Amino acid sequence: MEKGKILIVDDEADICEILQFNLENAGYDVDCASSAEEALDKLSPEHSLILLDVMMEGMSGFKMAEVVRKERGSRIPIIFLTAKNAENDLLTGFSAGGDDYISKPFSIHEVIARVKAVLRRSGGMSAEHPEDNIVSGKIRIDMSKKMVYAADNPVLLSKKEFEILYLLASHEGRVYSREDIINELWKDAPYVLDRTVDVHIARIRGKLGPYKNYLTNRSGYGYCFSPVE
Amino acid sequence: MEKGKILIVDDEADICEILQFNLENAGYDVDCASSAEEALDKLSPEHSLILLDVMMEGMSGFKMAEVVRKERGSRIPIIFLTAKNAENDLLTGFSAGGDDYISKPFSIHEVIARVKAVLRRSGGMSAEHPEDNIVSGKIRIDMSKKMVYAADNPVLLSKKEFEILYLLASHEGRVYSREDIINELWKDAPYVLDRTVDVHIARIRGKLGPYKNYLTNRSGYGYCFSPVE
DNA sequence: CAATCCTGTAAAGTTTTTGTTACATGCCGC
DNA sequence: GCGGCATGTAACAAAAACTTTACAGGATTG
Repeated sequence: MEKGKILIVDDEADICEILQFNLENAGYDVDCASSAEEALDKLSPEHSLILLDVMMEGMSGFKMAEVVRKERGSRIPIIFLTAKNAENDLLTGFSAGGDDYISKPFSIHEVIARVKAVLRRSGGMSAEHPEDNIVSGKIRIDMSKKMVYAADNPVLLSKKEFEILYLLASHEGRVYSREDIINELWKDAPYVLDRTVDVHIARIRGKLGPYKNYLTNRSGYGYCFSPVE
Repeated sequence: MEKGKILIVDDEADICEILQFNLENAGYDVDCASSAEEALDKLSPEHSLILLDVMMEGMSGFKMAEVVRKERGSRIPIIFLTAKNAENDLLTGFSAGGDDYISKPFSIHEVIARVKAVLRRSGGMSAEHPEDNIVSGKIRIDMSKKMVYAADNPVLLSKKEFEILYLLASHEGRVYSREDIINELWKDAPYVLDRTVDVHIARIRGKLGPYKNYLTNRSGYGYCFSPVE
C-alpha cells in the first residue's frame, strides 16, 4: 500500500527533481508540476498533500492555494515553499490554518519530516477527500452542491448519473470497465446488467450537451472521462 | 457566520496575496487594493478593518488614513504596516485612537493576533451583525426579528421552519441530506424520521407561496436553497 | 382552562429515478 | 455486402423518492 500521493509544484525543475527523488525514496508516490496552472490540471482527489512553491511565474502559489481551497473546496494539506529573499523578509516562518511553511534553502530531512507530520495529522494515508470538487477542461463538479457545470452552465444529474460522472472524472483518462463501475457504485446489489451502465452514460451525455464527448467509449474496454479530444 | 470584512492596502502584490490567503484561511472576508486611491474607492461601510501599508506609490497610507478619518469621518480601525521602525513615532498618535501598527518583517501569527484583538476591541463588527441576515434572490431573512420576507412580504414561520430555512439559506446551493438537517437541528433528540423533514419543507414552501421553488429537492440527496432555478 | 398553534408520524397520492428490454447503428474481417 | 460484435437510444414499467393531506399528542397563549 502507498503512503500517499504528493503533488510537487515548483517552476525550478531542479527542485522538483530533488524533492521527487527523495520523497519517492521515502516511499511516497509523487507527481510534479512546473506551474500552478499545470498543477491545477493535474490535481486529483487521490493526492493527499501539495508541496507548493510560493514564487512562480504566472499564477503564484498563494493564488493557487486559494483556488484549491475556494473553487475546488478541497481541504488537502498544503506545505508552502518560500524562497529566501523575497518573502522571508516579510514572513518569519509560521504555520497557519493547518498549512505549513518551509523556507528555502531547506534540507531534505526537514521536508520529509514535515511531510510525515502533516500526513499523520491529516489522517495518514486517507487520500479520500469526499468534499473535493473536480475541475477538468470545461467541466466542474461541485461536491457540496452535488452539481456539475459545463462551461459554467449548470447540469442537473440524478444521483446515479452524478456518481458515475464523479467516478470517471476523478481519474481522468482512466478506462473503467462496466464491471468496474458496477462494483464501485452498486456495492449493495451487484447484480445489475452491463447495459445499464451504457444507458446511464447515454443519459449523462444527453445532459452534458456540447460536452458529451468528454465521456468516451473505449470499445471492448469500457468508458473514460477525458476533457481533451 | 462571517467574522468581518478586511480591506488590505499594499502596492506589493505578494504581500497582498499572502495576507489575503492567510486571513481568509482564518475565516475573514478580504478585499485587496494596490493603492490608496483604489482603496478609498473600494472602502465601504461593510468593512470592519483596514490593513494599510504606510509606504506606497502615490498617496501614502498615512495620507489615506487622514482622508478616511477626517473627510469621511469614519472610525474604522486601521492597522498600519510599516517597513521601518523609524516611522513608528509618527504613528503613535493613531495608535492611541484605537489603531495599531505592525512592522515588517511580520509573522502571519502576529497579524492574525492583532486583527483579532482589534476587531474584538471594536466590537467585532463595524455596525450590527449584518451577516446574520441573509438576502438571496427575493428572500430576506432577518435573524434578529426571526422573520422572513419574500419580495418584502412578511412570511411567518414557526421556529422549526425558520431554523430549517435559515440553515439551508446560509449555504446557498449546498445540498443538505435529511440526516444533515436532523443532526444540525435536532441535537437533543436525533431520533426523528426523515419524513419529518419533508413535511417541514412542505410547510415552509406553502408559506413561501410564489417562491416555494427556492427550496429545491435533489432526489436521492436532500434539499437545498437556491434562488436561481 | 380552553383555544390555538406547533410538531412528529402515518398513509395515501405524485413524480422522478432507474433497470431492463428492444431495436437501431456502426465497425470489423471476411 | 454479410454476419458478428459492441455501442447508442427510446420506451416502458417497477422501484424509489418526494409531496401532500390528515391527525393526535404537546406546548403555548390568552
